Amino acid sequence: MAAVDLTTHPGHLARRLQQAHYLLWNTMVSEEITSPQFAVLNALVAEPGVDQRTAGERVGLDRSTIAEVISRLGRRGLLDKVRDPQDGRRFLLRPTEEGLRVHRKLAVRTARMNQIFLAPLSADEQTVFFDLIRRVADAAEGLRNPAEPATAPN
Amino acid sequence: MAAVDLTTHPGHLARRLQQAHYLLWNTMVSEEITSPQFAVLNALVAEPGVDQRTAGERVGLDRSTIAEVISRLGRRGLLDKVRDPQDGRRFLLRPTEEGLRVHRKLAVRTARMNQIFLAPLSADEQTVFFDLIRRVADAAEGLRNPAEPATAPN
DNA sequence: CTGAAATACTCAGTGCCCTGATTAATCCGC
DNA sequence: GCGGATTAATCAGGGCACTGAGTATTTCAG
Repeated sequence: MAAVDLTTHPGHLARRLQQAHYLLWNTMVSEEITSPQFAVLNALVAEPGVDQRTAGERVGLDRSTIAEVISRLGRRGLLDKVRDPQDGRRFLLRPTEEGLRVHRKLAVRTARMNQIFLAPLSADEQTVFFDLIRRVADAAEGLRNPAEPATAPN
Repeated sequence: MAAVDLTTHPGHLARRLQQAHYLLWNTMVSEEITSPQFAVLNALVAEPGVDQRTAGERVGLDRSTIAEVISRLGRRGLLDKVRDPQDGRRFLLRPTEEGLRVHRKLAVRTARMNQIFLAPLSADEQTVFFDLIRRVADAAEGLRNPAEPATAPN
């Protein structure tokens, strides 16, 4: 009977939270475009012409995953992908007209969905909710990125 | 410039939180056994002899995912899977000796990891953190399970 | 200018997560 | 008892997420 109480495990809670969000997104926002796809599209709307790696960095996706997401957005005709004439390693990405249209439509629906999702919390609690999650996520991401250890070698 | 600020989107934050957790788990707990696998093993330690569907319900995994996770735990020799003699549709699951040993070892490491993960928050904030996430996740899960609409048909 | 290092992207492999369709077994009304 | 509904598990298929290895291009030291 050495079992552990998972409701006090942040990782388990994070997974459940994400699954719950996934389901709600599917019913309230889109069955075609996923939340990560929208995030990437949103990054391209904010910064048209970025390369793949940067786009991934903006939304927190690694090199492999961002490649897949971009390939799907490309197949749907939501973005253009052209070689950077200045640097033949890069692809420059920007939303198509259709991509902009889809982004606008989904932005509205996403806002509605977030309201429903966060309805159990008061306005103050929502602020705290964002703050706490952001702090934990930022700190954990920082653990993997030594963030330029300036001088001290050891 | 109609781009949206994703740092106020709970779904996006939930994904980043989960990714951060995944990385930390990999470095601090195990590269072999994943967090969902540990969750299932933990459920079997708590309730030896449950069937697959129930185990999935306990940890929040759907029928397809729980089948994959159980198959992996089986391959590693961490659980036994036998037909229920009472009901030939079910498989009864219980941890092996090795499964119990692995569970004990990982439970310790997981506790250590959770401390690191939550270190950016004070003790009070950690309590709030759990409470808020749990409330949002529970509510969203409730939206999909009409939870036995007793009498009212409409 | 040339070869080594760094960088952007791709590919192969593993695992998580969902839906819809299918199969096998049990349950239940008659 | 028998046939239809329900239930447990599987299978096929799509998408997200990571690592390690490989390719092409650019950069930079000498």
